[in-house]
Formats: sequence, structure tokens, C-alpha cells
Amino acid sequence: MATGRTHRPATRSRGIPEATVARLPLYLRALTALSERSVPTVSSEELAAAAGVNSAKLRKDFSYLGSYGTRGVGYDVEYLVYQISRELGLTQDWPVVIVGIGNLGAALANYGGFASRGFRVAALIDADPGLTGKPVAGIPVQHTDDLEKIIKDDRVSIGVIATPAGAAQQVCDRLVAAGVTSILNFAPTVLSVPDGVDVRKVDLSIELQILAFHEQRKSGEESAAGDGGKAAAVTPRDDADQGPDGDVPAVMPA
Amino acid sequence: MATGRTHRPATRSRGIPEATVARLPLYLRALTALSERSVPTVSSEELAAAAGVNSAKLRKDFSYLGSYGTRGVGYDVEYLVYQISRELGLTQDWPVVIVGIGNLGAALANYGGFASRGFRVAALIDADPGLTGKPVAGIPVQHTDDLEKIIKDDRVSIGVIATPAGAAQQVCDRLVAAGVTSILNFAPTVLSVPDGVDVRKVDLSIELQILAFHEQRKSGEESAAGDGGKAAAVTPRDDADQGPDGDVPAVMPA
DNA sequence: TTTTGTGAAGACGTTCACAGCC
DNA sequence: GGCTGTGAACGTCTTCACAAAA
Repeated sequence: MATGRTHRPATRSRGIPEATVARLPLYLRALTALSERSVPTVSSEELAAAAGVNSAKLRKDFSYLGSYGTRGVGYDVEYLVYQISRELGLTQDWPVVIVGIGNLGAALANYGGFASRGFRVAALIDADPGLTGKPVAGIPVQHTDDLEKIIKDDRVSIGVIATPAGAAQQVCDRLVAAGVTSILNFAPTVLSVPDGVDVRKVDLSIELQILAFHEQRKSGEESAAGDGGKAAAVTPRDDADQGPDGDVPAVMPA
Repeated sequence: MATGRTHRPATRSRGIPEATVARLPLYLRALTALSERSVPTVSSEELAAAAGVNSAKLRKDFSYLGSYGTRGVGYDVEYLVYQISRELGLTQDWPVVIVGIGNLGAALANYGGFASRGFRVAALIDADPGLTGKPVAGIPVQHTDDLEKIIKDDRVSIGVIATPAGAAQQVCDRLVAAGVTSILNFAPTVLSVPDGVDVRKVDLSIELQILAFHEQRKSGEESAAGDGGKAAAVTPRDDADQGPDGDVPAVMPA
């Protein structure tokens, strides 16, 4: 998503579809689990089940990376782990800063999935002087005043914003000015960024609203108000991959 | 996810495309902000800018809901807020339980976007007896042993899983058995659920990995081992509005 | 045989561009 | 004139189904 590719060079471009990129982490996680159990090879069917997708999709996805499987056998687990990691850029170290160390920021700092995937929490930053110096997940929180210096000294290119909505755009602007080119935004705001900067947003309230929409159609296909009839069975959107989308609402007028 | 489902497009008559449903919360948030500023009407162009999408998409989205605009004028803000809220099912109260009260669970419990949108935190549940009774966000944490009773007594249909990965499937099974039919999963696991149960997943580490992928192609490109060279220029991005494209992100306060 | 890799078909989503109404 | 609502064009993603390889 965020990155929209401009045109499609089509010929000989190594472009991997965005939908495929979004699933690679899923495959990687399933493969890592197999690797830990020392499973040597896996078929598209098995791996697809573990990742929660269907096998045709998985094979098509892998076909964009190259031909890493063996017909009649399946895929070599270790080899695939390496290839996907490389494709995602996880074979290198990515220093990340987390700005806004409230409950969410602390949860992110403590999240093990980061470190294990090539991400390194380079710094925790918060505007509250009372937090400065206090360790969270073993890392001392630094004050916002030092944001630019931290980004530059550590050559941080990925920033996570976990501040309240009101501070998000300002923090974003400072991160970008200091050199950050990828942002993961947890604040309920649409961020403006210059071209070349990637933003992904995670919004929990939006996810809940989407669930509510489907939940609403489950109970009672009748009743309800408004529109004409809309008979429809349960809408199964079970798809494994989540797709975050959306934003968060603010207040609701009664 | 989980099991490869039968794909039932369902949606025959009045079905709203999933992509549209995922954007409705975005529009709602932008509209709510306008409503608070007492703006009476808004054009598709203005609203689209506020929501971070383009106007053609917004108009098409609204066309699935009905014809709520006025040509030459725009949309009535209050009326649209109501229509979208109704469509999303936010005009009713949705009790929600959060299972797993670590930093993340606490962050969710404290999240204001919940209550303000028709969602009510009916209970906080954790397996740690040490937490039982302790208030988080003003709500006393209850023990996992009482999960079934809580779900049934409060007629909870939406559950949020914020436990470690290892406990997620088990918690999921219990929630479903007790009557929950929509689950928001924060644990890095693929959940198996029976038909009719909806699962959405939010995975922090996956979002970062996707960013890393794009970040990797920004900084010069050097051939890696393997295939022929694949020099590629920096991808300039198209859309003016920062828009995540496949997914939409959004929110959360610290 | 088993299972991959992939053209081709189809479903879905986005954008265009303009007719229609204010 | 301004702006919505929408058919049609276009692009992307998913699924099918089978030839090719081990």
C-alpha cells in the first residue's frame, strides 16, 4: 500500500506485487516455526495451511521471488527462510525509534517480534521529562529534544509513532526532517509526508468498526432498519491476512 | 484464514464491497471532526482530502450506500455521519472483552477511540491471578476462569486477544465456544475458527517488515547475489495524497 | 507419482470522464 | 457554474487447471 508504484515497467522489472509483499512476513513466520522444529522441507499445501492462505496463492507469490521449490518434493525450509528474509530486507539491521512511550509504546518496546526479525530498538523517545532516563524494556527513555541527534547518530530510517493524535504530525515532521523515510503510525491521524516517505498506519478502532459491520449482518438477516432488503448470508471474510485499513474516529455526537 | 474456506462471494444484492467497508471508518472520523467544527456540508473533494483518499473513490464508495449527496452542493455532514454510523452498526452498543492485560491490553483498555464509537469494554481478562481485581483504566481485571460466564452474562460478541502467541488459540477457542463471533487478534498467530466467526488480525511486526521491504529499495540498489542485475531507480510514488494503498492504517494514542 | 510453476480466466478494486441534477 | 453519481475502461489480485519436472 503505501508505496504506490508509479508505472509498471512491466518488462524485466523485479517488481513484486504489493499484496504478495504483505504476505511474505506471514510465510516467514510459518517457515521460522518449521525451522525451529527442524522440518527440512514443506509443500505449498502444508505451508499455506500454516500461514492461513490457500496453496495456489502461495505458489504464485513464491513464483515472483524465483523458482525456489522442487517439483514433487516441496520447498527447502532453510533456503526459503533465507530468500524471503533477504527479499524483505531483514538480513540487515534496521534501527528503529519509538516515539511516545505510553502503554502502547511500552508494549512495542517489549515486543519480542521486533528483535527477532532484524529490527533493533535504537531509542525510546517521549516528551515527558518525568520519563527521561527511566528504563522501559531495558532501554532508557530519552527526551524529545534529542530526537534529531538520535536519528542522525544512529542513522535511523524507520520511526514508530505511538503518541496521542495531537502530537503525531509534529513528531512526523521532525522525524522526516531528521532523515526518517518510513513511518509506522499508531496515532489516529492522517499524516502528511513528502514524496519518498512511506507511511503505514495501524488503527485499532478501525478494525473494530469493520468487525462490527460484519457482526451486524450476522444477527438477523431481517429486521434492521433502512435500506431495502439485503438478504445475504454471513459474510465470511476469513482470509488470513489482515488488512489494516482505515482510520480512527474521534468523538461521537450523541 | 485458518481453514481454506469455501469462498462465498455472497453479496448479491445490496452488498457493500469490502474495500469500501474498510474505508467507512476513515470517512466517519473525518466527518466527525467536521461535525465538531459545525461545518454543515462538505464536497467529495474536501472530504476525500481529509480522509486521505481521492474523491472519485470516495464518491464511488458513497454510491454503494445510497445517494446521500446533493449535486452542486456536496454532502450534509450530520446526515452522512448518521448514515455511515448506521451502516457500520455503530448506532448500537457493542460490548467487548479484552483478554491479556499486558502493556498492549492496557493500552487498548485506555484507548479512547473505543468508548467514543459505540464500543464498550465489558471486561478485562487475564490469566495471572496477581492481576485479578487490580483496576486498569478503571476496570478491575477478572480471571480467565470466569471468561465463559462473563461472555454469556454480558452477551459479548466481540473479543480482543492481546495475549502472548502461545495462549492465543486456546483463548480463541474458549471465546468462540462461549459465543463470541468476531475476534480482533493481536497475537502473532494464525487462529483457526469455525465458519461464521470473523477474525481480523493486527500484527505489528508484519507492518514493520513491509516497511523494511520498501525501505530497502529506496536506498540505492545493489545487486545481491543471484539473478541478473536488477538495477532499479528510486521509486517516486505517485499519489499525491499519502495514501497507503492497500491498506489503511490509522490510529492509537499512547 | 507428487508437487511445483504459470498462463489464462475471472473476480475485485480504482480511476476516468461525463451525463444529470442542483 | 459546480458537484454528485455512475457506466465503462483499466489495473490488480485471486483462483483455476494443467504442463513440466523430479
